[in-house]
Amino acid sequence: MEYTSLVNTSLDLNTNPANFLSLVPKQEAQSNFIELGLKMSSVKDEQTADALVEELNRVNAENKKLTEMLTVMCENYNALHKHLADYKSNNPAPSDSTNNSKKRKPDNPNNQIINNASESSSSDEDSCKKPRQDQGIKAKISRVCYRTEASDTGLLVKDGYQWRKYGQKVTRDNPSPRAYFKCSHAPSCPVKKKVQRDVADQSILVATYEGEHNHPNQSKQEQASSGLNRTVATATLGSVPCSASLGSSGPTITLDLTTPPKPQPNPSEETKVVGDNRSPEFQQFLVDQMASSLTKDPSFKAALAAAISGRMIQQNQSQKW
DNA sequence: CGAGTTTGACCGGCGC
DNA sequence: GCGCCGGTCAAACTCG
Repeated sequence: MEYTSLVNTSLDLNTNPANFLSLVPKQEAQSNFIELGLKMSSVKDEQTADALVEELNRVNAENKKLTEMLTVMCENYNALHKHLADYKSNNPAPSDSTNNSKKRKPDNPNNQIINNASESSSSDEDSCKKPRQDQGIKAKISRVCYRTEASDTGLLVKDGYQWRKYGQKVTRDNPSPRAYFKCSHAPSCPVKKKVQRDVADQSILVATYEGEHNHPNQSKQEQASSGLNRTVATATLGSVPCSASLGSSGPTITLDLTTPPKPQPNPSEETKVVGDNRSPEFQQFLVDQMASSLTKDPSFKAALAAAISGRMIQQNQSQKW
């Protein structure tokens, strides 16, 4: 479905990073920074210093401009998100146009709602769930995304329950292996969990829970203090894609357009989509995410270091004079 | 030694 | 009917 015909997508946050680059004169700024850094190495005469001051002022102005653009981008995103939500509420039937893989047809009427969700999700195979599982029991399926350290290659998700791994498989549409877990806290607990890294962002673990726990969560607090950052996006299978993360490679800004961390819900409950994306907390969260992404950019850090060192040299020289 | 993990084999549904 | 594929089993292995 073509949302662009209904909402203003000029911001184009995710689909085409190149557009964003063209929107923001980032490369120009970068080259200025680099140029600035090179010049810094030969700060000898006053003329150069004056030129650098001028350059710094210009870069500062550019920085302000970028900040304003960032703010505008956040506002546009919120508007876009609202449009999308409105559109989805008006058109509840999902479109399957993006799902071209040879997925099996949903054959379990009990999972109809869930299947709607999984069809809109990116890579998982929930719609292939075999009906040989107890047909009478409606297995609740929910999906939770976790962000992990990029270096973390494990598939362990601390969610407060005890899990026993009973299998691992590499699936067709995702090079990352999928791990299968059963709840081992209570022998009679029917809950299963599948954990797989997101095909687009390997730092995101996607955990799919099937069924409901028939025992209390053992250690939510342990989970709260674990190294995993509860990310952003929890979603009911079937509404919007579970993670709204706008991750992209390269020197572009990576946004996690999702919710701020919140208390861990019981995995047996359907997790709901995000709260109020327009709240001040969410805005702050977005800004934090953007700042975090910028600081992870080596070229940005190099440019920033050059600018800071330049400023320091300038100050030192002005003090001598 | 018991509990948990790994991993190849097997099962069953689905598309062709 | 055959092959593909996701899901599960279970023996071997690891670890505390």
